[in-house]
Order: sequence, then structure tokens, then C-alpha cells
Amino acid sequence: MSNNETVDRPVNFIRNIINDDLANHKHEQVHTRFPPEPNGYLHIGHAKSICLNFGLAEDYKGLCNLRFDDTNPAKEDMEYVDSIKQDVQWLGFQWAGDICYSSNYFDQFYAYATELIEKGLAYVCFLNSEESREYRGSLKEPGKDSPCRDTSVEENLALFSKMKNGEFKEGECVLRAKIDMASSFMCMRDPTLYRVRFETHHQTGDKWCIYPMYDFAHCISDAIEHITHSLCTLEFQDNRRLYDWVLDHLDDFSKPDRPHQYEFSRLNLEYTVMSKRKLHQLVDDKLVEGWNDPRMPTISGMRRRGYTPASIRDFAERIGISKVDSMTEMGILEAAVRDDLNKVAPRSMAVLDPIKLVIENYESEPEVLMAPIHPQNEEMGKREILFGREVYIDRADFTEVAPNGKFMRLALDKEVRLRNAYVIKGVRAEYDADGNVTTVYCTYDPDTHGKNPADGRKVKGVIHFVEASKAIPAEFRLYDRLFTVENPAKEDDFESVINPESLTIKNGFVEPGLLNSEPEKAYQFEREGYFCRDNQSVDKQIYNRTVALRDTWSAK
RNA sequence: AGGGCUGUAGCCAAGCGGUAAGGCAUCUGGUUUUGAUCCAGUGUACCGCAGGUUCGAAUCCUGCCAGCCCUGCCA
Repeated sequence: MSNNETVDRPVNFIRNIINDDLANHKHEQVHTRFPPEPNGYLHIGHAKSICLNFGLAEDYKGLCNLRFDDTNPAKEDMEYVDSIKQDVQWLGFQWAGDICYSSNYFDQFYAYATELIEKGLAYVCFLNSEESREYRGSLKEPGKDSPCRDTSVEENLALFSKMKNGEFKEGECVLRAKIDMASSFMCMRDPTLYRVRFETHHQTGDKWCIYPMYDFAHCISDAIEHITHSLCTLEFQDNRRLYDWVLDHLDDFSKPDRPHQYEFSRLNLEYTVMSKRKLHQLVDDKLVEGWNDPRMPTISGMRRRGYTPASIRDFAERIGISKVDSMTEMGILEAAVRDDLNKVAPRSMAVLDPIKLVIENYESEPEVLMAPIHPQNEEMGKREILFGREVYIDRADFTEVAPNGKFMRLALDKEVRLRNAYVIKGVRAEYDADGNVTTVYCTYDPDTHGKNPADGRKVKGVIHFVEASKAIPAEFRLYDRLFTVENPAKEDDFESVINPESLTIKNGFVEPGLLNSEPEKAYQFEREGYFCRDNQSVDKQIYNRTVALRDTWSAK
């Protein structure tokens, strides 16, 4: 690659392979693909693969296809193809040309299967699934040949044609590759290439009643699309032998520039699950609101929660690509969002757990004050906030007697600054029957807006507030990890280890300026965290907390 | 004697025979009208273990140990 055109990315073993392939002119242009099966929603693990495949294509000025690996109509649905397209685009990537479907190649797969039969490399097998399993042998013992293994080419051709024409029932027979029943790779013990399924396919309707298996379809799809580097996760390492076998035995593809498969480790994130099966189960069992529940590791859930495409791409870059079976800390993801949001999120003030604060020496009507939208970025401008005799502050920001000299919040007879406004001093507090503070009374120093007290006294603490008369009531949804253990997938019953406090709802107030806040748009509620308006309840004032601010204090 | 992979600081991850990058986390200072940000500093990593080759090994060889994956007509 030419130096000054490329982005400075962390190196990884796949980039090393590509660099070699380009240097040796094995390929002239990089062509990758992201090949999801449309049988569920995309999650952060898919995002890792998307960023890898599309990122490689971008950096090497190559191409990346979006291909739906839709060879099993029984599990697939258009709902999923639509959401997958949306998620890929939302992440900021554009596929090369039209969307591809493995099902586009059904005619070609059929022809290539026929080629294998003609070469004596595939046969129709009538063993049922139990028999087939017995014949396969075990990890330590070789399998034995199917009685159908010696059927003549002519007979096999006729049989396969009958399969295609619907003359066999589901499960009655399959097309198998004739490889080696004693191979140490289980996937090479005469693997199934085609099975009979009387299913309506979301793309091809009822045209077919036989469908190719992944191992047969995937390598050929890659080859048809001229994919150069076929990247997948570690569990397909053994399957690579079959990938190579199929392409090497087909005249169209047994060439040096055919695609090759390379495997990297999938993403494991602490305190969540990543398998589609488990995610499906959470949705089906109504343990979450849906695929787009903000606690889900799905792209749509994270989008609703307030994660940005940039933060997810940055996360993918931070964790890198390797073959190590690893467990990534949530902290890396959180650091990535905070980094992005800190730069772009307008600041605002919201009180999540309000108590009333009355400023006894403030007699006039509420006044308008100007506050920076971003304290480190003047170009973002200023916003109007209200200040008046009655404001809301957070319950956690007041205590009658400061516990120690390091306490930076409001206490009786102690001064603190109301952010973007004046310095106040606690006078007295009122409590309800349960002993909870209801109202705090204070006085303010009118000469402290935008400046420190003239007499030089230092006021260290700053707390946020919302003026009461015009405050907009709002609901705040605070999210915590979905599970209580680092690796819930290891649990016998992962649902038993769900965090009962993964969602906490608070009712408080936001600034009037947020009346028409946009769903999914990030705000920093100062001292509280990053929030965005919920995209599923736009008529209400509901804010999802994306992530709290980094907290180096409360740990004590 | 099944096979395929992987083992570098708490986590992620460079390194590919010349004497251990970087990020996250941690901790310490400084700045600060967010206990945030920002800035500066902060890690004896017996490079899974044990041998061997070499002037020199995380890097090459041998043996061992640990973890993950493979017996769907799923992908």
C-alpha cells in the first residue's frame, strides 16, 4: 500500500497477509465480504467483523460486499435482512454494488454440484440422519463408507435431478461429497452438500426444494464474487479444509487467485452474551424489551442507548484482531463512547432525583443566563438557561453536615456554586415524615455569576440544577450490566444470572431547551453522564443513559 | 499417539533472531464553574513451563502443561 494514502491503523496478522499477497501480486485489489445469515439482529460482535471487512476494503482501496448467506430458509426472515442493511449503513459503511445473496447463485451451485458428481466426487446418500451419524465414526475412530458411495455417476446424476424435482421427501436423501471417511477432520468425512427442504425462501420463493449447505455455498459464493480474503471466526478453522477442497475440485475456481479463508477470534464481552441463540432467547422469554432493548449488545440496542457509529468503530480498532480466545472488558467499550461523546455532545443540565432548593434572598422573577454548549469548544456556541428563586438540585448533592473536608457538594452553612450560575450557601433543610429532605433553603451571592467572589474566598464545589418554574419533567432510564457474572454464557442457565437491577428508572427534570431534543442525539447532562432521547417513545420525555461520566471519586 | 488452533502486565494487543510498542484500567501530581475533560508522570511483564540451537531467543527446535474448537441433513 502506498504510504501517504493510508490511515494509520494498528497492524494485525490479516493485514500482514494482505500486504504479502499484494506484494507478491497474488491479488491486485483487496475484495472482502461481510456475510451474515439473516436469522437475527446484528450485535457488537458482528460490528467487529463489519469494521474489519469494510475497514480493510477502505484502507486498501478495495471493495467489500454485503452478502446474505441465506441457504437455510427455515431460519431466515426478511425482517432480519432489513435490519442488517440498516445497521451496516448506520455504522457508516457502504457495500460494493448491489446487495448479494447466496440464493442468487442457486443455479450455479446446482451446476457445480453436478460437476462434482460427474467427476465422481459426490453422491446421493440414502442413509437417514441417525445412520449417517453412526457411519461418521467418532473423534478417535474412523467412520465407514456409506453403501451409496459406489453408485454410478449416471445414477447419481439422475438421483440428484430427482432431488431437485421434489421426488424425495425431506430427510430421505442428501447429496454428499466423496472425500474421506477416515479423515481426522470430521467435516471431511463425506460432508453433506445439499439437503431436501420444502420451505418457501424469502428470496427465491418456492423455486427450490433442495438447499446447499454452508460449506458448499460459502466458498463458491466467495469465488463467484472474486473475494480475495474470506474472513471468518475461529470455529471455522477445520472447515477451511473443505472450503479449499470444494474450490480446488471445481474447474472454474482451482486457480492461484481464488479466495482463501482466514480466521480471527470472535468478540467476547464481559457481562453479556453474544450468541444469536441466547439473544433470541432473551427476546422470546421477554427478559428484555426486544432486540433493540438498550441493554442488549445488538447494534440496534446500542443505537437506542446512544452509542455512536464512530464510537463502535473506534472500539473495534482498540480491541484489534487476533486469534486469541479472549474476553474483552466493558471498560474499553465505555472508554470509546466517552471519548467520542465528550467531543461532540452538547452540555445540558438535568436533575435525575430532584429536591427543591429555595434561594431566600432572590426576590425577582427568573432570569435568563447564558451557558456554554461545550466548555472546551467555544465554536459550539452558547445556550440560554433559566435561574430563579426555586430550582431543583439532585438529592445526592446535599447533606446537612459535610462528612469531611473533601466534600464538594452542598451542606448547611457551606458554599457551593450552582453550575453556570451563582454561589449559594445552605441555610436550613426541611424533611418529610420519613426523614428525607424535601426542601433546602439557601442564600446566594449575586456578584458571583461568571466570576469568583470578589473577596477572594474559594468555592470548590459545583453542583448542577434546573430552574423549577419552567423545568420539563422527564424520565431517565439508567442501565447497568445485563448479567451479574463476567461470562454468563458459561452458566448452566444463563437467564438465572440476569442482573435484576439492569434498569433503574428515575423521574426528574431537564432544561426547557431540551423540549424538542432529537432521539438518539447525544447530550451530556453535566456531572451525570451521556444521555439521549429514547427512539421508541418520541412523544414522551424519556432519556436513556448511554454511559455515566468517568468516576474517580465514588469508589472512595 | 484423534485432529485443528491459542498462550506477551488486571484486560485488549504489537513484536517474526539483536536484547519487550500502544490502548484500556490503576496510581500520583497539575489545570478546571462538570469530583468530567485536558496535561504530566506512574508498571521489575521470569514473553505458559522445561530443555536445546545460537555470540545473542518472546521470536528457531524438542518435550510438557493449560484453554478453545471439531462427531448438524445449522451457519
